Amino acid sequence: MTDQKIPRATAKRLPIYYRYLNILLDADKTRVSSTELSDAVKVDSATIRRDFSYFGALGKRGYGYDVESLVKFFKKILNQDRLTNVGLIGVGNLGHALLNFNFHQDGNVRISAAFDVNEELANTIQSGVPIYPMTDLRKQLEEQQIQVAILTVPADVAQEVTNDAVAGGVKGILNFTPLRITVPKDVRVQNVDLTNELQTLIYFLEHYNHKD
Amino acid sequence: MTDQKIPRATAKRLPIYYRYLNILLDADKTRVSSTELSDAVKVDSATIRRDFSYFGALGKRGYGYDVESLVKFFKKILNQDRLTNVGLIGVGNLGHALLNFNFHQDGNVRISAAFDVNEELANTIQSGVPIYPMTDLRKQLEEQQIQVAILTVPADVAQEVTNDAVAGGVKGILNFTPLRITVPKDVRVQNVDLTNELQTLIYFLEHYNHKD
DNA sequence: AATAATTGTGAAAAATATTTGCAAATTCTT
DNA sequence: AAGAATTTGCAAATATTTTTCACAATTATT
Repeated sequence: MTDQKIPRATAKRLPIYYRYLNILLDADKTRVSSTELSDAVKVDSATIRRDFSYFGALGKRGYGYDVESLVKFFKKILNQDRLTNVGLIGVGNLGHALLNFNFHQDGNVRISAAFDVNEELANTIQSGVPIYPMTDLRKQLEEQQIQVAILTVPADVAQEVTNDAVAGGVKGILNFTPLRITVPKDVRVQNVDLTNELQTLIYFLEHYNHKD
Repeated sequence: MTDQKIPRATAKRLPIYYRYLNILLDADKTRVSSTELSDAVKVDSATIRRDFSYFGALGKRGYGYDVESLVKFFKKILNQDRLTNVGLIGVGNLGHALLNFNFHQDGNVRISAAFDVNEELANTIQSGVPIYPMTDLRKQLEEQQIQVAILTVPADVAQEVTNDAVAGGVKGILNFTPLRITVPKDVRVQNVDLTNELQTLIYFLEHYNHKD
C-alpha cells in the first residue's frame, strides 16, 4: 500500500516472473540467477535485477535468488496468497466464456458473482457462479465486498453500469468494452479491447514487416 | 507498406479516433477540429495533430478536418476497407466465445476457419465457422491464405501450434495463451494475457490508490 | 587464499511520448 | 475586401519511461 511506485513495465513483468518461478519450484530447483531467468523469460538480466530491486534486496550476491523465498515473496506481492473475489458484469458471449476461464491458476481469483439484465439468466447459476439481475448490482457488490469487476456489457450501457459498480465499491475494472469509461481517480481501469488489439495487429502487419 | 514507422502509442490511438470519427459521420457532421476531437477522445489536441501528421497533411488550416475524408482515409489505413480473414486456433471456452464475438464492427474481420484437436468438434460448423482438425492447420491456412491467427489453445501446445501456423503462412498472431511464443522476426505477436491483466490490476489496486 | 559468480544500483543512454510555439493557410466577420 | 479569428502542421524542446552499462560489494567454490 505504501510501496514506492514501481514502473508500469516492471509491474507487467511480475506475473511472468512469478509464473516461471513456479515452474522452477515444481522442478525442485532451489536457486536461480538473473541470467538463467533471463533466458527463460526473454528479459535482459539487468532488467530483471532492476525489477527485483524495486522490492529490496531479494537475492544474494555470488549466489543468485532462492527460488522458494522468491516465489513466496511474489505470491504475496501479487496477492496470490489470498482469495480475490471478482464480479462479472454482463453474461453475454464473452462474459460466459470468462465464467469458465481459468483465471485462478492458483486459486487466488474467483468470479463469485455475475450480473445480467436478462431476466432469464438472472437467478440461475452458470458454471457454478450465481447470476444476479443487473438491478441488484450495487447491492450485491456491497454485500459481497467485491472490489474488482470484469466489464463485459454492451458499449452503450458501459458507463452507466460502471457508475453503478463504482457506487457499489468497486476499485478496479477490467474493461472489455470499447468505451473508455470515466471513473473517479481512486478507481483503476485496465482496458482489454479485443477489436482494437486485432486491428492494431493487422495494421502493423500491413505496414511493417518486422516484429516490434 | 513503406510508411515510415509511426509510434506504437499513435497506432494504438488510431482505432479510437476511427471509432469516434464514424460517430461524427453518422451524425452528419462534416468537419471537426483537433480541439473538438480532443474533448471527445480525451487526448490532447496537439497529440492528435501530431498523430495525424504522421500520415501527411490530412486537415486544412483554419478549417479543421473533413470528417468524411478522414474516415475514408483511416478506413484504408486500418484495413477496414477490405476483408481480413482470420483463423481461430483452439475452440475451447475462450475460442468459442470469440467465434461469436463481434470483431467485425464494420465487417472487415471475419473468422473464416477454426481449428481444434477435438475430433468431435472437427468437421462441424460452429457459429457459422467451419472447424477443421488440428492436423489440417497448415494446409487450410495455406489454402485459404489466412495470415492472421487467434491463438486460444492450452499453453503446453502453444509453441508447437504456433510453429505449424507460421509454417502455414501466418504473419500475425493474437496470442491468448500465457506463453510467450517464439516466432520468426517477420511474424508479429500481440499478447492478450487475461490472467496477467487481472493480476496486474489487482496488484495496482493493492499497492497504490490512484489511477495511472 | 585466490578465483569465479552474481547481486544491487548509481548513472548514462536510449527509447518513447508529449507539449510548445508559431508560421502558414484558411475561414469568418463586418 | 480588409482585418480578425481559427486552426493545421511541424520543428524543436521537453518530459517521461525504460533499458542498459559498468562495477563495487558480497558470497560461493576450489
